[in-house]
Parts: sequence; structure tokens; C-alpha cells
Amino acid sequence: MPPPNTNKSPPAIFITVTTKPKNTKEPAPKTFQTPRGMHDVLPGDELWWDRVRRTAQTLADFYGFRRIETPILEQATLFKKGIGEETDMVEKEMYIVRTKGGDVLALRPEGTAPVARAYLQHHLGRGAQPQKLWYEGPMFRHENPQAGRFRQFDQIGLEVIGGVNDPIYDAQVILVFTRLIEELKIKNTGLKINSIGCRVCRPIYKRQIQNAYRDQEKKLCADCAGRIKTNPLRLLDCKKPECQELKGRAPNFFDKLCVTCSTHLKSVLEYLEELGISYGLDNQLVRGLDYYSRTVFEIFVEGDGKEVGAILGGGRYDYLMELLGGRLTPAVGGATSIERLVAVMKAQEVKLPAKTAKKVFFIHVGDMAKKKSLRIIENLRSAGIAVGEALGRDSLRAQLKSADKDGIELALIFGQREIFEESIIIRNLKSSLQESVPLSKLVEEIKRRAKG
RNA sequence: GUGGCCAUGGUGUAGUGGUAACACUAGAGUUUGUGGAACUCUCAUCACGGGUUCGAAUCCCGUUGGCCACCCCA
Repeated sequence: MPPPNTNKSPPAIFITVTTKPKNTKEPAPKTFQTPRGMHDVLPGDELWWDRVRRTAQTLADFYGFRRIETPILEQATLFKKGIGEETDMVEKEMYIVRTKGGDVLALRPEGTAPVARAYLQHHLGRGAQPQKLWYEGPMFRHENPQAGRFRQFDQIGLEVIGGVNDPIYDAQVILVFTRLIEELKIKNTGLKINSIGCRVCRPIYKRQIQNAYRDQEKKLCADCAGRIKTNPLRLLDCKKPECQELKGRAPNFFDKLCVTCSTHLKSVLEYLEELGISYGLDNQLVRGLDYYSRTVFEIFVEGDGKEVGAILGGGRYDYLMELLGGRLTPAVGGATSIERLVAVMKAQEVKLPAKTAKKVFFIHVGDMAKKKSLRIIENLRSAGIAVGEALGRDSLRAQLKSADKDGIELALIFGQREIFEESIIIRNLKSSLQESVPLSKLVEEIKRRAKG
């Protein structure tokens, strides 16, 4: 907890992180770097990001998902209630912001709870059901950075909220994500799916796990020894060898699902089969967040037969609305991150569609011409012609060079002579042929050439 | 939060105690209004701070950041 500021004007906000502040006296760095776990997306990378965002947008739109944007800050309790206080995410990874007025806000660590909040707050439950929503934006988690893991990362998520509890939506969410991955040309992916049951069957199963592990506590790893009481499901995906060994003792969850849940799972799988989406049932797949129920899934990428990691996850969260004070409302969704998608695309050397080069490039010669350059370019722009330029360079040679490097077809050369003649030279850089045309006919001439 | 590895121009690298090299990229130029080749030149006090030493990019400590593992997840 940072000390309260005793000055007359306290800071509007301060941020408390799960760690203690290391040095109270901060030395002013000579060179600034991005904070740990946060990164810039430079123009070169932006090509990839743009590709992901556009693809997601197009797909979401096609499948009838409407975009929703929520604030980056929310009441911290929203996440405590929705995600669960016992989870790593809210227990130790949330960036907490305290306002001058005493509000305790959090930088959102995930997107589902805010969307659910918006659904309740704006009574979206009164519109057509279900509401199919998608979002894209930065999320924040104060954890240690690692491969494909950041403190600020950009998530793309889909949510289907409301209506009847229909397994077809589970399948549709998975379908859209599958298409996204396909269209991004990401290969070697796999879908893992599981059901973690509902209020009826999950507690029973939990007890059965606890029974199965009874008297084995000493053999478990330290984490699991604690988890067996609080969250026994998590024992199943512990990777520690000692815990792996004991896993065989646990009953198979598929056999323990209640009728409603197993019917639900079955029909999700049937829809997937109908779509030709292959999947692997994985009864060890569990989610740490409180709001999940029934279907949970994950899409992962493998390389050399080895699992590289999940790039996407989601599931059903029928209890979330209730946890947030609303009515029990069926809901299913999932999320991926642009960082991970881009990382995989780069690793797999996905080819980005080539950017279409501009057709024309404006070149000025001399001060008089330079003065008129912006004006002429504006005329072209308002006629819908994209124009390249290197206005800061005054030598003709340098300007031509840069037009050439950009792969431009037509150079427009405008100098002293052209000012007098009220003309401009159109030079074809491919054929090296050029001719002078009246300035008033420039747009027309360019369009004529563009067709040919 | 714990642990390991790492940090040299815009990029990728060389240089392991005597004052930074190579490639690519970028910019300027090779005379006066014409590009794509070639050539010339320019761009780092070696992340930051401190220490050891006559002397440090090179050794030590700290900070910051990166990569990786555990944990968890997108």
C-alpha cells in the first residue's frame, strides 16, 4: 500500500500492485524503456496486428456478433465476484487503482466479466436473445513475463449471453475461433474440450476426487496438497510428476456428469462433428476461474509433436450473471490474444497479403513548386487518388529514388516550368516514358492511365 | 513470487582488460530538372548507475529491460 500523500494536492490516483514497491526513491532513468511485460507495436509489426484485427472483425461480423467496448478500468470487486477471489488472477495479478474519491478500481485482467457487467447494467437481456458480442482490447495482469505472456496484452473475445441454454452456441463460438485460426493461416492446431459439470454434479465429483486422494496427501506436491481442499479439480492438470502418478486414481469425470451435463456435452460434440471440426476430449482440462461451468475448451498449437501452448481458451459460464447479481443466464464465450496469434504466425512464417502500393508519387522541383505541392496533393486526395511523396527532400534525384523504392508506377513532376505552363509531367517509372499534361486535366489523366 | 541465461549503431552480429569491427538498412553526395547500378561519406562514448584497475564493451555489485522454466493463463 503506497503511503498517503501528505501534500496539499494528493495525486489523483496511485497504483497498488501485488508487490511491494522496491525503491521509494526512484532514480530518474536517462533512457526510458517500456515497463516490464509491456511492449510497443511498431509499424512493421502493425502489419500483423492489423491482419489479425481485420480478420477477427470480418468474421465476428459475418457470424452476427456485435462489437462491444467496455472501459479499461472497472470496480475491482467486479472481478473478485465474477472471476473468484481465490484465483491467481485476482488474488495476485490485478493492477489496482485507487482514485482520489476512494474508489477501488482495477485494470481489467480479462474481458468476460466487464461484458457481463455491461449486459446487466444496460439490460441487454431485454433485447433479442442471445446477445452475441465480441470485443478487442488491452488486458492487464501483473505476472512474470514469459513466452507469449505479457502484463499488457490484447485480447479478442466472443460472448454469447442470454436465451436458452443451447449447446449449439458452444459449437458456434468454437467454430468462429476455428475459422479465425484458419484464415490467419495458422497450422498444426488442436482443439481440446471438456465438461466441468454444473452445480449438481461438480460438487459430487469434487468429493470423489478428494476421496480418491485420501491418505495420499503426502505424496502430492505442495501446491496440490493445499488445492485438494479448495479446488480439487485442479489436481488433474498439475504437471508435477508425483501428482501425475496419482492421477489414475481419480474417477473419470465423463462418467460422473449429471444427465443434463452429459447430454449437453454430447450435443456440443455432435455439432462439432457435423462441422467437421476435430477435437480431443481431455478430462484434465479445467479452468481456474469460478465462472466456468460445463463446456471448457482450448485451442493449442503444436510443433514437432510437442505442444507449444494454448493460444485460445473459453467455455460456458452460466453462473457468472448470477455471481454479479443478475439472474441465472446461460452464456458461453472464449478469448484469444493478438500477441499469441502473431507469435505463432511469425513462427510459422505466414505470408501477409502484400500491401497494394500507391500508384502515383508527387515530386516537386524548386521552392515555388514546393509551395504549391500540398495543394495539388489535396486535389488528388479529394479525387480519391492515393499519393506518395517525399516532401522534405528537395532534390529531384532523391525524390525519384524514393518513388522507385516504393514501387510506384507514376511520378508526377512539378517544377518552375510547369508552374508557368500550368502543367505537370506524368512519368511512367516502369517504361520511363513521360509526358506533360495540363494541370487541370491531371486527375482525369491519372485515372485514364490507372485503368490501362 | 522463485530460479537460470542475456543486454554492443535502426536491424543482425564480431570484439572477453588497452580506448569499437562487419553486413544490411537509412540519410547526404558523385555539379546545374529525372530514378532503379556503382562509388564516397555519415549514424554506437558498447541498457543505466556504481566499484575494481594505470586502463573496462570486456571483471564485480545494483537497477531497468528481454528470453526461458515453475505457477497460472490469452
